[in-house]
Formats: sequence, structure tokens, C-alpha cells
Amino acid sequence: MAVYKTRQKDCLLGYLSAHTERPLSIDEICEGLSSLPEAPGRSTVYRLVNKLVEDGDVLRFEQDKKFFYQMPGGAECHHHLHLKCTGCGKLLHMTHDQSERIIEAIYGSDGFSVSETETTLFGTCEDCRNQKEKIKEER
Amino acid sequence: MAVYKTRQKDCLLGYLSAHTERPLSIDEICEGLSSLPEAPGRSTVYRLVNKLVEDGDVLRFEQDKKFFYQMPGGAECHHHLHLKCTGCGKLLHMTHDQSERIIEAIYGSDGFSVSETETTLFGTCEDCRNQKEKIKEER
DNA sequence: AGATAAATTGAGAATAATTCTTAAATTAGA
DNA sequence: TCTAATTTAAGAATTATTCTCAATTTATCT
Repeated sequence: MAVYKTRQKDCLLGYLSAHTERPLSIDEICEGLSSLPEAPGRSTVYRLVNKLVEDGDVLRFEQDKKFFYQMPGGAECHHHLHLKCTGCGKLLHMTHDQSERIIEAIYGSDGFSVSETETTLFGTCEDCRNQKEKIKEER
Repeated sequence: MAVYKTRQKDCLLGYLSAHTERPLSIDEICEGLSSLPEAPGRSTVYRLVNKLVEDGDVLRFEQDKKFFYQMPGGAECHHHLHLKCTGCGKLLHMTHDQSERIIEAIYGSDGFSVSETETTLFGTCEDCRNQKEKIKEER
């Protein structure tokens, strides 16, 4: 099963490597490609992107029942772990150092390499916790 | 908007509190309820479970594009964080102590309370990392 | 208990992200 | 250029979930 080089692949790959600043949804990718003459169709984007993930050339992560895709290496914003509040939806960015400490601790104890781009920690932010406290007190 | 007590609610709540050992999918819940005479229908299960999550009575988390539900308090297995390998799909359980250390560190630095039941860290396990190394060496 | 208004249920339609199917188009090599 | 293998893309199929609304159930009032 040889692999053929096509205009569509080049087009997608070009777009992804030019937009590494954050993970992109399929909609965002198709939207971004839409003005280009060689843009692959939607089902081709799905197929190509799956292949890229399988080959380890693109990172994929899941949020709100959707997949997001990102080429590794480029993103400054994603060299740290994220905290997502399930109360208000806010996304917090941990510091690089704190992220590293946690990742190294886990590597040391479990031999597991946590992927910063694929991992989001869920919980409750300070504001939402304070609000909950207040509601409890009012009873 | 008063709240009425119904047989279906009792039935679901009874089932959930009797099965706290791990998070359950909607299919598993409906399957489990199916033999009971007062079992709510599928759309009612969806509606009730969403209400319970909203009220904070049931925990929900997302995996493989599906939601899973669990009543808090019961589960011994979920008083720790999980590591999921994106290579082989293996699920690792961190020790309770290690989980606590990480959660406390994040609470200290960001004021964010990580929820153990809702959080899964993604990455590569030791075996898969070794395998990747081997493939690289063979080139 | 009977009547009434508000809340709840459930069957199925609607939605949304993704995968599958397949005929037509493209690619690479002889 | 011819040909076989690969890739594309339009749309059908799939799957988890939400939405709709008529029929049923619940709580309350008399």
C-alpha cells in the first residue's frame, strides 16, 4: 500500500503547520481552508487528520464531545497543563514550572509521560467554590 | 416550579446509589434498570441524570465521546486520579497519596479544586514508550 | 374522593460530530 | 501514454444526546 502525494494533503499540512498556536476543531480547519483552491473536502479532512494522528504527526484531544487537532512543537500556549472549571467553564493555564513539577512527579512514580496538549484537569475554580460556600451559608 | 416525587426518579436514584463502584454509561444504566417495573424510559433517564448533575448530586465525566455518571461517596476506586495511555488504551490508577499531593499542589498554587472523578490525564505509558524507542532504533 | 393546575413522562423527531460507502478522479510507474 | 493502485468527495449511515409535545401523573384544594 504505497502512499500517494496529493494537493489536498499538502494543503492541509500547510495549514496545520501555519496554525500551531492552539488546537483546532474540524470546523475551524475547514473554515480556514475554504478560501484555498486546493482545499480538501470535509470528509477528506476527517480522513487525513485521522491518519496524521495515527502516525503521530498531529496531536488530538477531546473536549465537549469534539476532537481538536494540533501540530506539535509550535504552541507556546500549550506547554503547560490546563484546568477547566465545570461550574463556569473558565479555562485556567497553569504555570510552566508547576506543570513540569507535576508531570515529572508522575513520570517518577508511574513511568507515565503525561501529554500536556491532551490533558485537561477538571474541577472547581476559586470563584465558583466561594459562590457555593455562600449559598450553603444562606440556608 | 415545584418538584414532584415520582416512581421513575426513585427507581433511578435507587439504582445509582446501589452501583457506585464505577461511573456508568447511559446504556449501562438503562440496561440495569430494564428489569425493574418502575424503570424510567431512556429519554427520562437522560433528563433526570442531567438534573442530578446540575444539582451536584451525581458526578459526570466524559470519555470516548460519551458521558458517564456516578454517585459520589461510594467509590473506593475513584479516590485517586487516572492515567490513560493514548497508545494502548490502558488505564492506570495513581496511588491515593500521589493523587492527593498533586491536587494539593494545584489547590495551593491556583486555588483550583481538581475533581478526581472528572479528571483523567492522558499520555504514554512505559510499555508504549519503550516500544516507540525500539521502532526508532531499528531505523 | 373528585376536580384542577402544574409537573413529569416517553415516543419519536431533530441535531451534531464522525465514520462509512462507492463511484469518479488522480497519481506514479512502466 | 496506459494502467493499476490510491485518493477524493458527496452523501448515506451511525451514535450519543437533546428537543418536542401529547398523554399521564402528582399534589393541592375543596
